[in-house]
Amino acid sequence: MSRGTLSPVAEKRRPPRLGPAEYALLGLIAVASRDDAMGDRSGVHGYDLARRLQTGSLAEIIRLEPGMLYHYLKKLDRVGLVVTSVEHQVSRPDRQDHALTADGEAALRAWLDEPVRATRDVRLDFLVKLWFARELDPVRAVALVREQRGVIARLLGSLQEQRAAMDGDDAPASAAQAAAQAAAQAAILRDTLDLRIAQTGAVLSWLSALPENGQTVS
Amino acid sequence: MSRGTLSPVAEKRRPPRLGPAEYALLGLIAVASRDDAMGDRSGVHGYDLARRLQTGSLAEIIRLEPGMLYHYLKKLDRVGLVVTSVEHQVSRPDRQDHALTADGEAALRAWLDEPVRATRDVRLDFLVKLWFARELDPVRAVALVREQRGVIARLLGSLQEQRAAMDGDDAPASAAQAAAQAAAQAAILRDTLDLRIAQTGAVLSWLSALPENGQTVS
DNA sequence: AAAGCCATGTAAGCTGTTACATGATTTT
DNA sequence: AAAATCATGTAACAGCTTACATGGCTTT
Repeated sequence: MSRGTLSPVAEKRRPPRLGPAEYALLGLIAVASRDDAMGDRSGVHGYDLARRLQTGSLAEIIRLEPGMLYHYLKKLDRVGLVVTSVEHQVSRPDRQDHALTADGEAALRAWLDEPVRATRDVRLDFLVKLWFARELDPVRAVALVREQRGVIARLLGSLQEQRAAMDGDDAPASAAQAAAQAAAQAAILRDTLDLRIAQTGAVLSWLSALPENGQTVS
Repeated sequence: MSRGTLSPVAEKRRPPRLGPAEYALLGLIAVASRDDAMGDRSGVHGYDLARRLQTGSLAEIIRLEPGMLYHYLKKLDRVGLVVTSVEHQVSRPDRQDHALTADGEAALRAWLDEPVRATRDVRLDFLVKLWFARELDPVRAVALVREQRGVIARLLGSLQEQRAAMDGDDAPASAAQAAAQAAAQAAILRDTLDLRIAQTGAVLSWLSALPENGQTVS
């Protein structure tokens, strides 16, 4: 603790931002340790995580090849979100058992509590979050959906404001050719904005129709 | 035809797939050479392309740093879509003038004629295509929008079929806990599918409202 | 005897970002 | 004298994908 090039106080240089795949691993470790809470083992090993990823419905949402899986586990260990212990086995390769640290549990919980900011992150990030929220804490899942709806609704509002402003300052018809050029430029920008509005609106409708909002599933 | 690891006939090993940024460069070279068709110069240089990218509305759709721009120009030259000639200047750095080859023109035209396959490619690929189609060949832009609408409509139909089949084979209520597990798994898959349907539908509506479809812009 | 599972990785390659290097020349 | 323009790049790094390496064991 006393020496060296790395400051002894700041153990973690920067808290590195994790991607959805890494959070999914944290979540899967949590799920696994809940599943065999009465068992004797303390953690899960990579191969088991790979199996859980491939068989469950998670595989339809996020793909994770073994190469990346082991890479991420090492990284999570390096940044202190996971602890690893080697377990020797007879007539089988050694296993590396991974378990969440307190930091790891906190990181997982914080991630689950945080809605995503951009529409494009709904497809991967938010769906993975929702999967784990339903699995680990269904009550929390309801709040997550509500908060995500708020974020997307605000985003949609801001896009619609921009769109409205666009109609406002539209060309006062000056010189012919320069105005036509400018109009063509404005056209594609307006179309781009319209596309974003359409997609964001679709996501908002989808969020509103989710079972967490109290509909009966019939 | 008879020998060797690389056939001497097939000059191009594999036709490498180009990304939207690379096609945008091909398109910009075409636009530039159309703009100064009466000029004496045969091609465009990278710096000029960078300027055109940063000032026009294209910059709002696709971003391309100088580093990548020069990298792509070299690549396009390597695969024979572009020819490069050095032009010496007095009291200025040498320029490298780039012009489309016949292959380059064909590649650009083929790309402009081809709608994108996936919904997620609409946001970047299709918008860039549309920009160049409007710029280079507005008549062609109308056909492009129509074909893109067809592709997305078929995709939406297939997603809706899957969704309908999902309701069909829903659990005949066997053993309690296993069925609940399966139901939870099915739930997230259904939600994922619903999201894709919502987003695809939004893109289809947007395509239908595009000015190429003959609406008056008011 | 062959195939496949268990368990962990390495290696190579592509795509892309960010920041900086160069060196003369024109503008402020 | 300082700053910006012209014109072309390199270096470092980061993330992801694909394919393969290892080696003992169990099942067919």
